[in-house]
Amino acid sequence: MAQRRYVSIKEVAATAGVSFQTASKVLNGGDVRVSAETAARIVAAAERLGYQPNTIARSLVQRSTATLGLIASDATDVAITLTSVAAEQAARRHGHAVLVGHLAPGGGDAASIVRTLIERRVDGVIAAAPDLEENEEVGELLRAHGPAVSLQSIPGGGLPLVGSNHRDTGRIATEHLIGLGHEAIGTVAGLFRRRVTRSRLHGYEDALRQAGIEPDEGLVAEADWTPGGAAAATKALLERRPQITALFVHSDMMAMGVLSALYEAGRRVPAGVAVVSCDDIPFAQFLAPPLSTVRVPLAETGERAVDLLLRMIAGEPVPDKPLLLPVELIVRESCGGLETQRANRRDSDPNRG
Amino acid sequence: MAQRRYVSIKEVAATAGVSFQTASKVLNGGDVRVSAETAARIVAAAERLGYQPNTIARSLVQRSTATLGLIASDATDVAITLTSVAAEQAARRHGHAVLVGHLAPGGGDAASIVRTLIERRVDGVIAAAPDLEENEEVGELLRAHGPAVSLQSIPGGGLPLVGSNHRDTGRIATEHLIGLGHEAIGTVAGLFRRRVTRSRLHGYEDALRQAGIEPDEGLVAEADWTPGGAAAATKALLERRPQITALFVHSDMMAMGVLSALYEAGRRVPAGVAVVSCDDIPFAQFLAPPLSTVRVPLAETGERAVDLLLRMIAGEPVPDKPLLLPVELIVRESCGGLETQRANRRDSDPNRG
DNA sequence: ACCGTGTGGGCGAACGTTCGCCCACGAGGG
DNA sequence: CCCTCGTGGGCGAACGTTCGCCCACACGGT
Repeated sequence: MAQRRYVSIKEVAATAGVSFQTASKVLNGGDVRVSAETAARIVAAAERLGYQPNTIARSLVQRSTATLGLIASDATDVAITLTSVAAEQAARRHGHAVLVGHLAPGGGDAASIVRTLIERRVDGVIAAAPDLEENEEVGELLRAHGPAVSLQSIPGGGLPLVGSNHRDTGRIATEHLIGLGHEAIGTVAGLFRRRVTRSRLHGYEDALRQAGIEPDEGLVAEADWTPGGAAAATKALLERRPQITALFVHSDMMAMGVLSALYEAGRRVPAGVAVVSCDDIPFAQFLAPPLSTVRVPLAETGERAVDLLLRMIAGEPVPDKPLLLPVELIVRESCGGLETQRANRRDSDPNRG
Repeated sequence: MAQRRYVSIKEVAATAGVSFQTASKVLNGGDVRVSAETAARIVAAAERLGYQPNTIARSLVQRSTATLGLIASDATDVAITLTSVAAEQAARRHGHAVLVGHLAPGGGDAASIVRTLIERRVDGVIAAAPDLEENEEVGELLRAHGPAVSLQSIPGGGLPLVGSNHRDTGRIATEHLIGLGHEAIGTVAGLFRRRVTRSRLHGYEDALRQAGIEPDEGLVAEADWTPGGAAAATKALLERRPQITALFVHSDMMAMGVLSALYEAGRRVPAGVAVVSCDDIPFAQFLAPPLSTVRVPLAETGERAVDLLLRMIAGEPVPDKPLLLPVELIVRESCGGLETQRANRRDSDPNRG
């Protein structure tokens, strides 16, 4: 149970009979001007003593920790978790470790998390928590201390952003429902104060207007990104506008709540209400019915964010335009489009009549 | 974009007109033998210059980083994510940061993750990835370098374990199904080589035998903890033993796949097949139908692991018995027990009859 | 006048590395 | 025989802290 003592490079050097600086060159440095035998002796000694380099000391002199900071929201939204885990793995592939901080439910500890990261001298920070969108202090800290990339807009701007095209997402989902013949299309949206929500809502309205349908505010319900919140919003929406035949939901997690509320209300999906969502989290296909959704490249978002951040750290210039990854509609059963697709295919099948 | 330079304590001291060691005492140390005015001057200077202490340097002399390492599996299992996020938050409440590594799908990078943590001199490690159960090398590294706590058994043992009573879990779930009158009770289990699986299977058999039912190997299906794997296993199980009327599933994530397979096979839940699972992840109640499940205290597991680890780091003695947290059955609709409960209550309702 | 004591702050050393420069030695060429 | 290199390795300094000890000074008591 006692703390194991670490063996330092000096001990390795002593048993190999060289100065510790020489041992350093062989074991960690790149500038190896050492004979092959000496090097072998040093490596053997290190091996035998179980030497593990102390990167703390290295960081001190090199003024770089090879560590990234990651601010994530709490684990309630699988989509965000997926993105941040992908970011962590990508960072590690590039030789960087990741120090994470998960926001407490209120998000009030964000600034304190950032300060912790800064004090530990991370080389850069990835802000992957939607709650940060409302946090002035975090924006300032991030801008003041070293490079950072955000996955949502940050107050005050000035930080490169990686994300997807939310307006497209809203438009694509809605267009699909319109294409299936729906007209009374409701939407269970995220928090109105978030940009994601507003963009997706714009896309939704774009598609509606394009089809000559005037958007009706009564068809729009706000929810808090949780299944529970979405279930409640759906219930209210159904009471307010019973004529709804289709629903565009702003996240797969909320779609679970929507499906659940629909189930309780006795409305069949897709026969009674067609549902299209966004994200395509891994188990979207295992919901009942399998969820049609606009796939957001979650993992890729995390990876690209790391790429960008690493480039900034290396001092390379980065584009100041937000990097928006393309989205793609995945048709499954919840929208009722699959049967239509199959029918269409059957109609045009050359092997048939 | 340029790397911001950090201001050191020497600069603060210079502008305050004191030696840097004195500044150190008032800003970070506890041994403040400094007059109130001098202290105020130093604090003001630090404030004005935007001083952020460099914990890297501090760690070097104090031989402690106030950082914990966390090895988690990839994000596919929400239950594990929940545990590790809770652990991170708990660590932060105790003033520790957390360096995470998420295993790649194969889990082959586990040893390299651990080495990264060790090189960064984390004060302790939490192993929260079931895949580690088969990894000899990780066990050795963890035992050799500083304190560690695991959430599943680790080859070679020697590490304190925090978890829940899996045998109880299997027994409780199965007993409930038996109590509802089921006899042909199948189980969709996790990977057989894992201890969790074997323990839950033991509990399942205990309950069966207790009720005078001889366990039938044909009723047991192995799956890989994913919804997809569980769906496939369920399909095979239903073909092999069509008479099944109830299913005990080893995780909520797998239960999604089970529900999905049941839905596709046209078996209604709970009318056709009753389902009880384990974990109680946050959206279990939003599945269709709401999932009955044995709640595992996921967040508490993470918190207790951190507590234990911190105690080990502080040099306190720790119990060598595994810390097993109690589990609890949550009855929702998927087992059909809710109607029964309601009926019972109605029968004994003093306002009626 | 002397000593002891307490208060406020300075100062050297150490933590474990990396970095750049220096030096000794031997070989080869003129 | 001397000068010039190249090779192999040593060595001092620095990174930004903390820690413990030291010192100067003032004050009070005897």
